[in-house]
Amino acid sequence: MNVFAGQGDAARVMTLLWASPEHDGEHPAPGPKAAARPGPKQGLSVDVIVRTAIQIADEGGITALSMRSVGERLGRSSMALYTYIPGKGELLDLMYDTAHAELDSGHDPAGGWRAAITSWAYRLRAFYLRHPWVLQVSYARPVLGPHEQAVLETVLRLLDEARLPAPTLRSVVSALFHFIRGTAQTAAESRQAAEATGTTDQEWWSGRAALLAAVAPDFAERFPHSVRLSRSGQSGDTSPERFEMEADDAFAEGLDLLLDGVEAARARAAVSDR
Amino acid sequence: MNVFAGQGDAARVMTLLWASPEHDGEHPAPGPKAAARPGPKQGLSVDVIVRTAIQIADEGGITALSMRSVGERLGRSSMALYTYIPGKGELLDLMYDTAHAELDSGHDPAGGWRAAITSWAYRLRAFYLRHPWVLQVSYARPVLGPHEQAVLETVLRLLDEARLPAPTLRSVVSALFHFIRGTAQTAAESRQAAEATGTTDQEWWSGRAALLAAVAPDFAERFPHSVRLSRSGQSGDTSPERFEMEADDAFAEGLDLLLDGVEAARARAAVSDR
DNA sequence: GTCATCTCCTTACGGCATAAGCTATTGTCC
DNA sequence: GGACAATAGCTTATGCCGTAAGGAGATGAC
Repeated sequence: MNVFAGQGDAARVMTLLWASPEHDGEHPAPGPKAAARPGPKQGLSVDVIVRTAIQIADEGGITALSMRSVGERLGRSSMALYTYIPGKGELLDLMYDTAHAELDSGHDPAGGWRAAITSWAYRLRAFYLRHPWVLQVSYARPVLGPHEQAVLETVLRLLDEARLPAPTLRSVVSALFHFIRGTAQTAAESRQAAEATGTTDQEWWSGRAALLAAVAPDFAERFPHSVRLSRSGQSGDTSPERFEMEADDAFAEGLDLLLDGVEAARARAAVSDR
Repeated sequence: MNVFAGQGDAARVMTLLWASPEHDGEHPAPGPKAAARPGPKQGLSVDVIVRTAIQIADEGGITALSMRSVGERLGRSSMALYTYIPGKGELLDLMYDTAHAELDSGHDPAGGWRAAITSWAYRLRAFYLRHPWVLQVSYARPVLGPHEQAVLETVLRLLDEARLPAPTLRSVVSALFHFIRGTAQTAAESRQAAEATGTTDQEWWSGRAALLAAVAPDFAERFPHSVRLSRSGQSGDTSPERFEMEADDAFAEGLDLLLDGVEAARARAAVSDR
């Protein structure tokens, strides 16, 4: 399965993505000649196909998503979908942008750009955790649908107040996205692995540690810094929830780190302005 | 294809990974009873299989990697590999750690932790660009082989001088990896897309822009900040949303941003120490 | 020489995306 | 009403994938 989208029929996908939503449920892409056509009525629509596909991917991950599985849930064969959508790559493109619509209704909290960005980052992270498959769709050469564009627009609007020079702004946005995507992906994979294997992170890590001790008795000498860091874990709390909490803390602290860096860049820019 | 490793026979993979290299080429996993055995001599070894697989993945991406393709390049059937390796998941685990051996010979530059980490980050990024498939192997629940462990040990050693509190250290390491992996992945996908489709980023983006203009004439009103940012690009480069394209600059600046954040955290820790 | 053991092969199964061609339904026009 | 063209969704087939099953031939120990 090719994980990278954006390879399909760009024009068709873009038209579908940016078409005004009132067309939903009628003829899918009427185009210039939107006359009534002979032949049987369409039983499906691009919209329900995309929503069904998102549901499947949410529930079972991107590996559970296949043309067959989507068709099956809609009571059709896989080939029926090809009437509406050129192929699976295009379906992924459409799913990607459609999912991002969840982030449209963002109300900005008061309290300056830093509070706003922090809150936005948490919302984006929660979104990725709700739809982890989004992270498997290529980030280079994005689909450029309206909802993904809206996400970018939002972060730019929130950062406007920070008054960063354009190149710095670009770097900040890029660093923010990479950080949020990365942490979310790790957290999501951790959950998926737990679900798939039936072992909690905690069990898995302690099993791994036992194996390591058996197979590499000289571990402590070879990797002193690693050992010291792992020994400095907090107390005897070995509950499964601790791992999630640690991931959450690491996210909060990492985000602060990054935003501290942004403040530093702001200060530098202000100085060179003078 | 399941992209997540670490699902295979953990004990066997760990043994293979941590076994001393002098066993290479002889009986692959002698175990307790390493007696001479009847039957034909082994024509392959775990090591050559893993190296061949890495070669294939380097050349054609992870989609080109299949048991069949590896066997073929070695003049065998796909099933012959199963004598040496339990399955594809385990092969990915072995590839992952083996590739990381390239990072073993790291000489630290003088100039303090910040220079050292910067240089390390560039080397890690270059490594990911040489082996982009590494980024498709799960980062949660890592394989825990010696070479990946060595990478972690290196960054911890380089950061030792910064004297960060343990939780902060964890966050810094995590943020660094996510940032480097994210930027590298974007850059790698960009290259792959260019190679696969035969269009440069520049061509692709300008094509996209034309499509956008046709399909969303109200773009500028809906996304003023995006438009302003893309207009502030240097000179004649007219592509929209191109922070991905200037990946190198964004990497350097993003890294600086992050390390500024680390400095801030250091300052905070020093103050609370007093 | 016998036999157990081992490597590597062929074959097969169920999955995937999707190309090709078929059937049946529908709207339009006579 | 009937003919016809256009269309939706079907079945079938192709060529991939990972890997289970079982067989053929080679080899060392006895």
